[in-house]
Order: sequence, then C-alpha cells, then structure tokens
Amino acid sequence: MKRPTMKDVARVAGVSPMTVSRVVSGGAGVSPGTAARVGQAVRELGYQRNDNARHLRQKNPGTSTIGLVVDDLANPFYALMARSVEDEAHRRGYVVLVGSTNDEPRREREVIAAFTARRVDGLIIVPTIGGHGFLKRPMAAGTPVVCVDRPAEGLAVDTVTVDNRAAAERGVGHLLGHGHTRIGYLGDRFGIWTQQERYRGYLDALAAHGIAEDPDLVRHELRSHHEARAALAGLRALPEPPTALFSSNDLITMGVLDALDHPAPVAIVGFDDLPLADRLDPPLTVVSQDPVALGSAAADLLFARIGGDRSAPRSVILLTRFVVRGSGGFRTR
Amino acid sequence: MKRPTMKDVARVAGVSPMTVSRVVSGGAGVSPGTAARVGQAVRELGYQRNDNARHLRQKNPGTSTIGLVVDDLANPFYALMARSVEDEAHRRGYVVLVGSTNDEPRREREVIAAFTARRVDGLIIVPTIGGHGFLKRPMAAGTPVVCVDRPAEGLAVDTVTVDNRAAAERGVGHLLGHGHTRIGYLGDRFGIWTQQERYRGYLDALAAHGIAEDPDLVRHELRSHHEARAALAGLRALPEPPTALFSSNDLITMGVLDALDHPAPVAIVGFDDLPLADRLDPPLTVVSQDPVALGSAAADLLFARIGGDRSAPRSVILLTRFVVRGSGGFRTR
DNA sequence: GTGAAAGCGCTAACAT
DNA sequence: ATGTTAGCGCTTTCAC
Repeated sequence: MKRPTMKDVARVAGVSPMTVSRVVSGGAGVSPGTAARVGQAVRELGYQRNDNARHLRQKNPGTSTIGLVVDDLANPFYALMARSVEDEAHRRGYVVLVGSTNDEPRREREVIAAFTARRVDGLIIVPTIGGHGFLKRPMAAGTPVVCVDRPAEGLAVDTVTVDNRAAAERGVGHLLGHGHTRIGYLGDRFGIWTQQERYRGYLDALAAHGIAEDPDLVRHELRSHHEARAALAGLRALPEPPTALFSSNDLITMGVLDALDHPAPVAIVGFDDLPLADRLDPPLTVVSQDPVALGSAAADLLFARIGGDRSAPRSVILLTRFVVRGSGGFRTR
Repeated sequence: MKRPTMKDVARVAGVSPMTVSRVVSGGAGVSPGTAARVGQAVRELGYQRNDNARHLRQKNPGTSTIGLVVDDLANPFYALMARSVEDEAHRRGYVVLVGSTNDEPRREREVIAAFTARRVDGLIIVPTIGGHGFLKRPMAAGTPVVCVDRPAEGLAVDTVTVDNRAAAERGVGHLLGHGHTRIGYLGDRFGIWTQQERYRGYLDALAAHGIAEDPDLVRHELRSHHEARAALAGLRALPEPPTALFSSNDLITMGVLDALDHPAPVAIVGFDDLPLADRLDPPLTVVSQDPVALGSAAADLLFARIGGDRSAPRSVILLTRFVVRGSGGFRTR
C-alpha cells in the first residue's frame, strides 16, 4: 500500500493537483465547497504532504529542520541542553536532527555532513578539538552555525559559553580561603577549551594568593571515571598529598567521590552540579552551570540568523553559580 | 552565494549532470580521467549532493533518517536511551530526528506528524497515555514503528520493555523480608503503563506475604519532586506511618530523599538507579534498568523492519537488576 | 476560483 | 563510458 500523492487526492476529489496543494497549504483562494471535497479526499486516503518534495520546490527556502551536534547526548548536561534546544525549535515549528561526536573530529564531520546534505536550516554545535574549516562552505551557502559550551577555533560565529575561568578561580579561591595551600587539580583532555579555561582559573587563584603552582598536583587528560580514580590515588600517594581538590567536570568528580572514604577525607570543589550532591557527606560545593539557559541562548541566536540577521557574530557569556554546601572546608586525614 | 547543483559541477567539469551523479555516487562506470575532473570541480565549488532531492527520485526508497520520540530527552534515562539509538543509527548510516512529548498526546502527534511528513524510514517511540490510531496510516504506508519503555495500547508493533511488575515485587519483597509490614507506595501518573505494572508488583508482594493493602499508604499521580515531598509528608503524618517506602521512579526517589533527614529514618527501595546512590547514608537499594540495552534492542528491531522483516510483532522483555546496597533494612525513627 | 505548464535537484531507464 | 529523456512530489507562474 503505497503512500498517496497529491495526484491521488486530486483524482478522488475531482480537482487538479494544484487545488489540492492550495487546500493543504491553508486553502487561500479556494471555494469552501471544493475545499471541503478535497479535505474529505485527504482524510479518506490518509494523505500527508511530503515535506521533502515541498521544500525542494518552494522558493521560500528552508527545511524547518535544524541540526544539533553535541559531545555526548547521554551526558546529562548535554541532554538538558538538547531538550532546551528542542523546545525552542518546537515552538517555532522546527524539528531537530541530533548527533553525538564523542569528541572525535571524524565523527563530527560525518554527522555534520549528513545534516547539511539534508539541508538543515542551521546548526548548533559543541565543537570538537579539531579544526572546523569544513564549515566555511555551508556557512557561505547560507547555513548559520552557532557554537555552544565552547568556541570553535578560528571560526567567526555566534558562541555561547559560561565564565569558566572566573568560575574556576572562584572555586579554587574558596578552598584557599579555607586555608588550603596544596590543592590538587583534576582535569579532562587539555585540548578541550573549557578545560584550559578552568585550569587557567585554577592558576589565577593560586597566583592571587601568592602560591606557586606545583606540577605534581596537576593531572590532565582524565577521560573516564576510572582514570580519575587512578589519578586521585597518585595524588594521595605523594609525600605531601593535597588537602583539597578541584575537579574540573562531573565525570571526574564522580570518580573522585567513588575513590574516597566516607566521609570524604579531602576538601572538594567540583565544576558542574550533581543530582544528589547536597545529600553527600559532606554536601558537595560546586560551580553550577545552567545547560537549559545555554541551549535556549544558542537557539535564540540561531533562529535570529535563520530569520535573516546578518550582524557581526556575537559572543554570549552566561554566568555560573557558586553553590557552597560544605565540602570545601578543612578536614583531617 | 547559492549552493551549487550537479548542473553547476557538470558545467565546470565539462560533462553531463548524469556523469556527475555517477561520480558522486561512487563512480562506477566512469573513466578515471573524467572522475578526476569531476572530483576537481566538486572540490572547487564545494559541492555537496542534496539528499532530499536524491531520496525523492531514488527508486530504492528511504531517507536514511529515523525518528525517536521520547517522553523527555532531558531525563537521564531517556538521554542514555537516545544516545544508544543514535549510535546504532550512525553505525548504519542513518541520522535521527528527536522529539520530546512531555507525555502530552497532542505534542506527540505534532512531533510524529512532522517526522512522517519528512518521510522518516521508521519510528522509535515512548508512547504517551493517549490513543495511537493515527499511527495506523503511516504504518500501512510502510513506516515501521517500535515502542520502547512501554507499549502503545491497541497497537500491534514490536515493543521493548522491562519486567516492571516482577522487579517491583522483588523490591517490595526485599522490604517485607526485612520485617517491614507497613510499606508506602509512591507512584507517578497511574495512566502510565510502567506505573501500573510497578504498582501491581507492589500488590503482588504484599499478597505473597499475606498482607492486606492499606490505601492510606498509596499515593499515585506524583508528577514532580515537589509533589513527592508533599506526599511523603502526608504518609509520615499518618497515625501509623510506614516504616518503609517503595518509590516508583527516580524523580520521586529524589523528592523523597530531599524530604528526609540524614541518615534516612525510613527504609527505601527505589525503581531506577541514581548516580551517587551508593554514596548516600545508607546507600540506596534500587531496581536498576539498562536504558542503553533498551535503546539498542529497539533500534535492532526497527532496522530489521526497515530491512524488510515482515514477521509478526515481537515483544522483548529485558531484565532489571536488583541492587542491594542497604537502604532496605529496618531502622528506628 | 481553478488549472496547465514548467521546474526544484536528482536518478532510473534507456539510449549511444 | 557517457548522454538523453522522463519523472519523483510538489509549488511557482501564468493563464483562464
């Protein structure tokens, strides 16, 4: 049982395909009588217009589809962001193609190529570490791009980020204010922009308190829960172990918590909030981002571009919240 | 700067559009020389084939796009599922349109209509409470549908669920085994199939231990963290309050935990695992589902259908894991 | 108010 | 190995 086309509807209703087209598109300039007959035929056949064919011919360009490309859709942070983008799209009658990159430039290219081949009207991306020259073509052809969470190096597009550096400085400053002087830093891949920024914030805070950086206390490139645990073990085995830790994302924080006794024998401040963070012992002090705000800001920028905005690229920096719950204090080991 | 078409590439390469088509589609039956010239022109113009036009004409049907419709993409459970579906799709060269329903039948219809208008090759849906007769048409037209997490009433399609009822019975049985006889039940909207099943499991367990249901201990329709807290307050204000609680999903569990002292003065078993559940005091005992397995099972079924499988609809029931961590024991209040 | 013709960008089915 | 013709399902344009 093949799908009916306008021709089929036209035959049943006894009109021309053009009249069906008019009715299906709102019915302007069609007499109520024929409109009713066409509507009847549509219902009878279960006709639904093929939007791909429609968008192909329609002079008013656009597929009412946007693409969202994140690092990992399973990460609650990006999931919240995705939902927020989807809501904004739905409100405007758009649908969203979604893809994860795993932070692999190759998969990012594949996903974006698949999206632009389907002629999405715009892209919201969390760029990977790799270069993004391949975006120049679709952008020149009129597909706007917005970066969110981190900028794409060398790509002049609207970008929505948070104040990573200042927020990290604030968090580490909190630890310093509690008297900690040996503060461990646990970070994800250093190639990721947010991680560089947060590390800079860590250094800023140390410098502001006149404390020299101790490279022994710094671990980058922690890609998993497991690697975070291992790194922590290394820090605690030091002759002079840290009395406090700054954890640079939620995955690392979870790894750290899992490796520690209960109650945690080290002060901790984490970047990114966790669901039950306030029920831990002690309750976890964190830098909290708002992924919903990130997503809706990115969507607003994108739809403005789709709407014809040709102004210079904007950079939106959203503020984090510093949530003090107790885990930043001093404790004995 | 408009997008180049095959015609443009053909002109630059000095060949016919058909030759360009052949090259772009793999280059079978084209001499290496012309293929090179065409490739050169493609690069020069930044040409990318329009897949919408391609799929329109191509006799081999299909848009290499599937639709995924979940309750709420921001819910970590569905986010994990979505990522799993996306991975399966990506592996097969498909992209995925994603939408949230918020459990509103109207939004579900809108989203699915938008997807079928774009001629997705298949749909994976977490059906809302409403009827699903509107799916009959696209199904008859050849768009396969797979339900996941819960079945769609009256719709004979492949369905992937977990053993909700038995798992809930197991969880409540665990509480009974610890000597609890007054066990509170906290559930989400009773119209949702999983909630009915879990409640039945609760009753099964009580019956197996010869305990009569006490309606005072049962609260359904808890739609939020806040409502869960309020319901719990009601239970604890009872003349004979429950000594144990069975919480029917993660949102409710979080509400309950937030409302309780620390350490929790009531035994708790929750349906769905939570990230830091093992770091709570006491560590939370839960029924744990595997959203990744749900997603990949659904995707496998869908792609089998897309591949031409016309066999009778299958029902796949995945098993949950019961994770005993300690919160199910007896304690004083 | 309605329809006929043309064409969006591409490929199937024939040519040559 | 390459080109021509026709047409996917729809809308634009221009007739009536």
